[in-house]
Amino acid sequence: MTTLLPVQPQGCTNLQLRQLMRRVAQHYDLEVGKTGLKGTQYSLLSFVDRLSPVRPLDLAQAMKVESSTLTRNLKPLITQGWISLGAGADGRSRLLTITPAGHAKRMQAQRYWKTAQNSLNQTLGPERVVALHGLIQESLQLLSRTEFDPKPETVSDSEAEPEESESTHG
Amino acid sequence: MTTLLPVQPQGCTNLQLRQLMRRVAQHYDLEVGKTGLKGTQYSLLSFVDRLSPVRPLDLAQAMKVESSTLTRNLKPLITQGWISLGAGADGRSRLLTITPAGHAKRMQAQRYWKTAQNSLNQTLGPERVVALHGLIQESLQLLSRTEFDPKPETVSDSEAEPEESESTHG
DNA sequence: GTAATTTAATTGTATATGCAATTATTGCAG
DNA sequence: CTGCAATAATTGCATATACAATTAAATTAC
Repeated sequence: MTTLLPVQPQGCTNLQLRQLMRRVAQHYDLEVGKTGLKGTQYSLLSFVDRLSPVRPLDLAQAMKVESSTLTRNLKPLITQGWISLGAGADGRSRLLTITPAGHAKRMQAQRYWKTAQNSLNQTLGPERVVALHGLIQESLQLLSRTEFDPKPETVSDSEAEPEESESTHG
Repeated sequence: MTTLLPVQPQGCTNLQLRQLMRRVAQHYDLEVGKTGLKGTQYSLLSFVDRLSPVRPLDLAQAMKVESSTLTRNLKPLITQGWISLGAGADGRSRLLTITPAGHAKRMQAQRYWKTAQNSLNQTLGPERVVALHGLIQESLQLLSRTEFDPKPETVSDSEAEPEESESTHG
């Protein structure tokens, strides 16, 4: 049941989210960093691994980042030879493909990611993490229907999560 | 009451937090940006306004960012003349002080911040925002007692929130 | 069929962020 | 005192992020 009393949020959601994000990023980097990848790079590599071959634009939409951000974030991973940037169906578009080395790297990093996720679950409590994930996803949905977002269309999250045993994603 | 069934978080907390953070940042920037400040800069200016005069180290701890990050984030605000960096009690340390122009700027920006916060509350629903804030704060507390953090000591959050009518903070 | 429009990616510019190393200073030990 | 350890801030380096402008290619309009 929900309260009927009017509730007023205290504080700035932007600030609070950033603070937690920084901490959590450090937590993941501590583990995933052992593979030479940042947590963010692991996410990116995972998305490419899952969607490969994929156009940058589609990848950007799936990850909910700007194309320009994606272009730059891809650079170190391409340099390392984990992702290859090739010609697309079209003279304009490109195709991103995971390389064998990239796939291997992702699998290696996945173990560390899992360790980080498990220890986070332990520290915060699984129920809290589940609740947090739930709120985040709901919030993303609600925000997608307003400003920005060209067309949310119920979010085709289907292709972006499953695979592997348990949503190891990025 | 809480469930007794074992729950397993799905997905990556790091990724999800980042996705929401990006969206939310854009939401705030849309309003606060009208004053020429980024949402992050508004937060920083608010902290300095509230704690001024303050040593960089203390400010960094209050904001939960690295000193090196703070040094750089301060730069544009100092350049604009909203914050001044002066000598501290010690030859090593400095003192950050809000300037009259900075205080005025903060008050101006606060109105836009409030608009952004209100519309976020509207979009997500106040209960959801309250719940999100609650989870974030709990998570920050729990994480502070592990890795990193030299000494959390029950978090002296007292000085970092009140002031103004309703926690307009940064 | 060329010109205007749209689409895809990238680049320019600026901020946000952290770790490691460096620079200054201060404090302390002998 | 002198030299070493601790403290405060900054700088070097690298990534993350976005908006606006640019480049390039394909589509559409006429």
